[in-house]
Amino acid sequence: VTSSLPIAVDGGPDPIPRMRASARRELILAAATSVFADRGYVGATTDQVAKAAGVSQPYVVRMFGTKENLFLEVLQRDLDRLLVVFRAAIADPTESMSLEHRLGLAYVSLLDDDGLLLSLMHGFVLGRDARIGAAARAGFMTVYGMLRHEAGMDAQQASTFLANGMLLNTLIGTRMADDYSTSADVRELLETAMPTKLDVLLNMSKRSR
Amino acid sequence: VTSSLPIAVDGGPDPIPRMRASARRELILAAATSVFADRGYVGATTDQVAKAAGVSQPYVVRMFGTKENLFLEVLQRDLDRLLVVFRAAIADPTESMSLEHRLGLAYVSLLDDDGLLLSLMHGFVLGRDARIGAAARAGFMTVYGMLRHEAGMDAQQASTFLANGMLLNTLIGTRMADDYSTSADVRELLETAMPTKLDVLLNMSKRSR
DNA sequence: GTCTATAGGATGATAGAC
DNA sequence: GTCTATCATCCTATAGAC
Repeated sequence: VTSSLPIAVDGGPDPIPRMRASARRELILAAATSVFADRGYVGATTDQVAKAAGVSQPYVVRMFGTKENLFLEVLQRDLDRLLVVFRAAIADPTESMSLEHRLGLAYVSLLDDDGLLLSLMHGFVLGRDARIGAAARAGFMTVYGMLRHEAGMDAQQASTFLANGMLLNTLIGTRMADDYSTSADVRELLETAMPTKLDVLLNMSKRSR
Repeated sequence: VTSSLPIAVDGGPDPIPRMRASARRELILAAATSVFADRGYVGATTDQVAKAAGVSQPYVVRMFGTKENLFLEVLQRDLDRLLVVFRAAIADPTESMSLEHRLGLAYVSLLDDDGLLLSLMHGFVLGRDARIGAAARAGFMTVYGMLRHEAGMDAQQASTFLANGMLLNTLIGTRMADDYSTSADVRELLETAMPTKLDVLLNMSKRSR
C-alpha cells in the first residue's frame, strides 16, 4: 500500500500527509470489517485492525476514539452498503425476475464484500451491549422497513426473506463450506440454501485456510 | 445456594464434599450457558461464570481445563437438550398438529431454557476458531440430519425450518423485544416471526434490564 | 497525521493450602 | 473438592515526539 500519493517533501513549508484522512478512514473501516467478521467484536483487537490496514494501533484508536465507536462505524457502513445494493435491486428495470428474486440475488452478492454480512451478524448477537444492541436493532429494522415499505412485501414475505438471510449468515459464520467435501448433507444444505454463489462460498473457504 | 446438602463434619474421617462433582458440573454448565449467551464466548469471563454458579473462578478452570473446553461442553449440552426436545416432538402422538408445527413449537419452547439458543448462536458465528467451528458445524448438521432423516422433511422444508430458527435466534440476540413498544414495525415482525411465545420474549426483555 | 513507548486494567491459568 | 493468592499475558487507551 506504499502508493504514488504525495509524500512529505524535505523542507516543504507545509508537509503533506501520506494520505487523505478520509481515504485512511475508509481503508481502516474496510480492514476492520474483515477483522471483526473473523473474530467478532470482543475477539478482534485494535492491533489486528491496525495491522490489516497497515497503520499503527494507536492511530486506529486516535481516529475512532474507542474500539466500540469503530465497531459502530463498521456496522453503519455495512448497513449503508446493504441498503444501496437493495435499493438498486428494487429499482432494477429487469422485469424478467421477480422483486423477491432480485433482492435475494442482491443479498447474496454481498458475499463479495469481505466480511460485510458476518460483521453485521456479530452485531446481531450483541443485543445486551447498550450501544451496539441499539444500533443492531435499528439497523435490522431499517432493512425490514425497506422490505415492507419500499419493496412492497407483506409481513410474511419480509419475515421469510430475512429468515433466509439469517440462515445464509449462519452458514457463513460456521464456515460450513469448509465441510462441503466431507458430507453429503452439507452439500445438500448449501445447495438448497444458496444455489447461487455457492462458488463464492467455496472460494472463501479455500482462501483463508 | 447454601443448601441442605451434606457438609463436611469436624473430625469426620472422610470429609464429604459440599456437593457431588457431577451436580456442581451441571450447575456450572447452566450458569455458563447463561453467561455465554449474554456476553458471547470471548466476552464472557470465567469469573462471571464462577460468580453466576457460586463457586470460585479457579475452580471453574480446574474443572474444565480451559475456557474453550467449557464453551465446547456448553455447546454440546445445549445441542443435546435441543435434540431431546426435537425427538420428543417427532414421537409426539398428537396427530392434530403437523410434524412441522410440532417441531416449531418445540424449538420455540427452548426459549424457556435460559441462554440455550443464544449460546448456540454464539457458537455459530465463530467458525473461524478451529475447535469451536468444528463443533458448531457438526452440531448444526446434526440438527439438519435429524430433520431430514428422522423427521422426514425434504431439503427445502429442512432449510426453511432452519432459516426460521436462525431468524428467531437473531431476534433474541438483538433483544428486539426491547423495542416492542416503540415501533409498529417491530411489533409486526415479532408477531409474524413468532406468534407463539411472544410473551416469553417480552418477559425476558423486562427481566434482565 | 502518524508513529513509538508505555501506563493501567483485566483475565485465564497455576500453585498450593485446607 | 474447593478456596485464596498470585503470575503472566494481553489489550485499550494515553502521552508525546516528529
